[in-house]
Amino acid sequence: MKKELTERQQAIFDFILKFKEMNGFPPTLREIGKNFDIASTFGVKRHIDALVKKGYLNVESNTSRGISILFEQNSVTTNSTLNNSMEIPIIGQVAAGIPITSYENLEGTVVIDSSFLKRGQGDSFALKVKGDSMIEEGIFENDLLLVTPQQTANNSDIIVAMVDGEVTVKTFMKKEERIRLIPANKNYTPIEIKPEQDFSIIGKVKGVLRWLN
Amino acid sequence: MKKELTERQQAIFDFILKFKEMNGFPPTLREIGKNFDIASTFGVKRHIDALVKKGYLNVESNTSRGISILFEQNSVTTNSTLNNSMEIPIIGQVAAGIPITSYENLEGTVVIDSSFLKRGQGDSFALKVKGDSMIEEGIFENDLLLVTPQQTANNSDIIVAMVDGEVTVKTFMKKEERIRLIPANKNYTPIEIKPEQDFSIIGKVKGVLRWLN
DNA sequence: AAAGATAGTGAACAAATGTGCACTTGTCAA
DNA sequence: TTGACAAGTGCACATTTGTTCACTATCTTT
Repeated sequence: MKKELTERQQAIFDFILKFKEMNGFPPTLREIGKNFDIASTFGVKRHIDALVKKGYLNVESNTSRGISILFEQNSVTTNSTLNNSMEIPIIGQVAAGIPITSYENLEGTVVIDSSFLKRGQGDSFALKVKGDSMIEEGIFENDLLLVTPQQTANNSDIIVAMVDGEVTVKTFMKKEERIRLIPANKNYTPIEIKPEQDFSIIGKVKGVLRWLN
Repeated sequence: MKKELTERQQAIFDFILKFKEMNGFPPTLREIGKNFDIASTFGVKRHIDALVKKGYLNVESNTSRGISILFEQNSVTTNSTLNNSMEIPIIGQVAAGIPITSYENLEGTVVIDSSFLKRGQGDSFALKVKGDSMIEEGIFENDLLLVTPQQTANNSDIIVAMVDGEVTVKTFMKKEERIRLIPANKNYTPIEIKPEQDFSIIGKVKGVLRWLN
């Protein structure tokens, strides 16, 4: 029943899923077009029509944002449905400049127990770990970090920070205005933030998830 | 922080949830108004504004159907949705003799993403880690291990095993009928299972969860 | 070469939709 | 009584958004 999609159709279908996930409502034709550099809404509409014809989408005529998803490879839901769990986006690659919650980076979602993130931290997200600079803290490559956005941190918090456009996970240390980011791996040396450097705290790591096997 | 809603606001909030559930996209002001016999969109808008101010909704300005849900208390939503999560019991202390899944040991439950445990491993459970024998594998004290019950294991699987009535987590190694349980901590030595010992494999570790803070 | 599918442009238009204002009604407490 | 507050009306207005048409450009297949 699952008819084949062209590359373009698949990309657009994926975009719609991600958009809904991020915003809670579907995109307009122009928003889709903007993302794919398609100037004409008609070009977009024909892709949508194709997806409807192939059974992936449903569209309410003459209705703004009237797209609903029929074919659920992975279930897309509202932010949180069960009382004791929440679904948060997984961020993969993070490029400089692009806001971290942009769907450029979105890799999917993961459901976590809400005791990980208390009290309406609905804008939290999960970050996939690259590198091994924190292994002595039990954070390995490809682990998933649960991050709550915040701009400040306390000493020895494990934080996600942006340094000169690069995202890094380190232990935060501040002594008399000297900020240091300390890795948990003997092979790495602490980073000292100089005043002229572009530095900002993205959030604090609240939890770690790891799949084995 | 959960501010009180008026009866009307509550009803409208519920309607928005239900509408999204049914249609896949949020309602417009006029659609809400129609449902409640409110002729003026402005009347509806003020309810929405109130819900935003109280932290239940988020609204994208000048955007059709720009409503997204922030606060999900328990309400009308039928959760026909989240089939991508499951709730499993947490085992705390494990005493000899008592079956491990006995309610004696139960400490609560945790919701996890079902991608941790594929295919009907519904009898899986979570085990709270005692001791530091696996820290080099990134498993720390008080971490939660996701365990799928099984009686056999492959080499270098991380398993939960019962040795002489004691529960232990180690890496499994078997060479020519010699079974060894290898810790991931230089301060511990591998355990060699002798034939006369009471030994059984409880399950295999499929994932690790850790709370920070 | 011709046909067909896929992809895109640019413009025009109608319908859907959010915003803002002045005014009304009913309730409840000071 | 007065005042505050929730709730609603009617209307005008500006945007946003879906729909449609004619035309162009690549491909692949016949």
